[in-house]
Amino acid sequence: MSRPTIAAVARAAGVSVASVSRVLNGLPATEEMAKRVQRAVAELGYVPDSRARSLKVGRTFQLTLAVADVGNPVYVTMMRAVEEVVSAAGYRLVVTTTGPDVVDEVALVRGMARGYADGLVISPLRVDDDLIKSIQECDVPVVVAGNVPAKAGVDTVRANSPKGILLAVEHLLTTHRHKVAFINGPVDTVPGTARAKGFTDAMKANSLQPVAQVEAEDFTFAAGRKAGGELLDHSTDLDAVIAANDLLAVGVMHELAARGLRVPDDVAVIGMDDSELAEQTFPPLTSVNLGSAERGRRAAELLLARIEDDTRTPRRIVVQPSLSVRRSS
Amino acid sequence: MSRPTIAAVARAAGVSVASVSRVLNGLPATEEMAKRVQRAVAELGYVPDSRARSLKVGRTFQLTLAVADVGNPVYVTMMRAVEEVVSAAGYRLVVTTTGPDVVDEVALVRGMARGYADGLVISPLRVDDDLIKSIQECDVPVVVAGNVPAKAGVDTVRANSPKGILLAVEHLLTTHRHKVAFINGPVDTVPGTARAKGFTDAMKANSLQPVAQVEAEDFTFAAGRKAGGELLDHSTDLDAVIAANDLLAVGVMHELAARGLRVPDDVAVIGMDDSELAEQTFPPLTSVNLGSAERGRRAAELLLARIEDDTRTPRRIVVQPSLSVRRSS
DNA sequence: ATGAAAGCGCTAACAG
DNA sequence: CTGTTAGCGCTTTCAT
Repeated sequence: MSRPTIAAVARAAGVSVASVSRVLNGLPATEEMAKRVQRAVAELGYVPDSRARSLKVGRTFQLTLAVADVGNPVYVTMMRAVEEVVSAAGYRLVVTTTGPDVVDEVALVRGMARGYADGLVISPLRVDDDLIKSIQECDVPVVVAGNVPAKAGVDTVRANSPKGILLAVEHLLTTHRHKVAFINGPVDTVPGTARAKGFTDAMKANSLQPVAQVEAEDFTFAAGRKAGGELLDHSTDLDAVIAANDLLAVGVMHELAARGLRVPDDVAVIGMDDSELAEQTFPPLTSVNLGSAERGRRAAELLLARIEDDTRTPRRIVVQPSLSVRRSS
Repeated sequence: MSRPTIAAVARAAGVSVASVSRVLNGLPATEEMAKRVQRAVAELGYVPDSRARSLKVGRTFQLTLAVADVGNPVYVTMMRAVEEVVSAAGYRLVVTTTGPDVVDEVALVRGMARGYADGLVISPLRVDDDLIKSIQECDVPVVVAGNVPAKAGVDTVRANSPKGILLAVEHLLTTHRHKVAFINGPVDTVPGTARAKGFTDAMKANSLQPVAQVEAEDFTFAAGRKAGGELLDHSTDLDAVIAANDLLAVGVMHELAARGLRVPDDVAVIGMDDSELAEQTFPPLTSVNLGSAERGRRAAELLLARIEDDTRTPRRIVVQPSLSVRRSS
C-alpha cells in the first residue's frame, strides 16, 4: 500500500490539489478550507514528497557537510557548529564521509551537483585541480573549510596553523623547552603542508633547531603512536613534541608512556585542534585551538549567504588560533 | 546559468531524450548512438538530476543513519560499519543527528517519510509510542539499532548490556574488587534502563552489595566527571567503578585523578562500548565491547534485506558482548 | 534500435 | 479565495 499523494488528500477533502498545497504552505485560505484539508491530511497520514517538491521549487532545504573522517574529533566540533547555524536557518544538515582520497572528494562534489542538497561545506584533506574544477562547476554553492588557492574564486574559511604552531613553540620556550620534535601528518595533504611549513618557520623565528620531524601515515591515533615510536627510536634527547593534531598527539603520549617517559615532566606534548579529546585524555592535552567551531560557523554562514546571493564575490576568511594550555606542557 | 538537462544533451547530440536516458542507464544502443550521447554529455558537463530520477524510479539510492550525538565515539564505530555495508551495496550513506529528545527523533522519522532516502537506521536514545508509531508508519524501511518492544514488529539489532555488565562484574571479582559503584546515564533512556537493571542483576548474581549508583545527566564526558564528583563526595570506600559508557568512564577517571586517586591501583574503572576512546585514554580503559561494529553491520544488512523484500517478517538480532581488558582494571 | 509521449508528486501561474 | 493546468527533469511504455 503506497503512500497517499496530494491528489488523494484533495479527493478526501473534496477540494483541489492546489488548495491542499496552499494550506500546507500557509498561503491564504478560508478557515473552512484549512479545516477540511488538515483533517484529510491527518486521516490519511499524508506526508509531502520532498523530491517532487524540490523538483518543482528547485530547493531541497538540505545542506551537506563532507568530512574526511568521522573518527577525527575535530570534525565533531565543526559539525556541531555548522549544524547550529544551518538548522537555525531552516535547513536540515546531513554529514557524509569522503575518505582520504581526492578522487572520492571529486566524486562527491560532482554527485552533489544535482538534487541532493542546496549547498555543501567540504573540508578536504587533499586538493588538486580536479577538485577545484568540480567545485567551480558545481551548480550548488560549495564553501571549503580549508585552504584552496585564491584564484580558484571559491568561498573558503581556513585556519592559520603556522601562527598556531608559532604559539606552541613560543609557549614551549616560555617553559624552557628547547629540544622540540614535530610529528606531522602526511605532507601531501592540505593541513600537512601548512603545518610542515609552519613548524619550520616557527622554529627559525625563534632560532631553534628541530630535534626531528617525522611524518605519520595519516592523522589518526594509531599513526601517531607508530610515528612516535620512530621518533623515539632515533631521537632520545628531546623535551617536547608538537603534533599536527590531537589524535597524533595522544598517540605519541602513549608511546612515550610505553617507554617510561613522563608527560609533561620528561617530555611536553602539544596537540593541535583543541578537540574534545584534548580534555578527555590524561594528562589533559595542551592544544592549539585552530578555531574549528568558529570555522564551522563561518563556513555555514558563508554558504547560507551564497545560497541567498550567488553573485557576491567569493570571500576568504581566516580565523586566528589561540593556545589552550593544559597539563601536558 | 543553469545546468544542462537531459533535453539539452539530446539536442546537442541530435537524438531523443529517451535515447540519452538509455545510454546513460546502460541499455542497448548502437555504438554510434552511445558515442554521440557520451560526447554531448562530456561537452555540456551534464549531470542527471537525482530528484527527478528518483521521483520517477522511486528510489534515491541514499540511506540515512540517525544517531543522537556525533560526539559519542561509539557512534563512529557504528557509522564506519554501516558505511561499509551500504556502500558495498551501491548506496550512499548520510548521517544526521537527532539530539537527545524523542520529539526530534519522531520528527526525523516522519520527515524521512518521503523522498529523502530509501531507508533509515536509527539508534534512538529514548523511545516512546509516538516513535514506534512513526517508525511503523514510515513508508521507507527503518531498522532500529537499539531496543524496542517485540510487539512493535520492527527490525532491530541490539546489544546485550546486562550480559556485558555481568562480564565486567565478574572480571572485577577475579581481580578481587568487591566495592563497586555504578555510574549510569539518564535512566529514562533505553540504554540507561537496560544498564541499571543489568548492574543490579549482576551484583545480585554475585552476592555483591553496590557501593553506590549515580545517574549522570547525559552520556557525555562532562556529565561523567560531574557524576564522578558526586559519587566520590559520598562514597570514599570503593575500589571499582563501572560506567555506562566510555565517555562517562573517562569523566570519572579525571575526577579520580583530581582527588589523587590512582587508576587502577586505588580504583579500577571499566567503561562500556569499547570505543576508540577506550584505547586512547590513559591508562587505556577496560571496556565492555557491546559489538557496535557488528550491530552497525547487521543493522545495515537488515535494512538492505528489507528494502529488497518488504514482506519478510521482522527480525530481532541481539549481539553478544565481550570484555576488552586494558590497564584501567 | 530509436522516438514520441505519458506521468512520477508537487507548486505556481492563470482564470474565474 | 479557489480550481485548472502546465510543467520541474527524468524514465519507460508504446509505437515505429
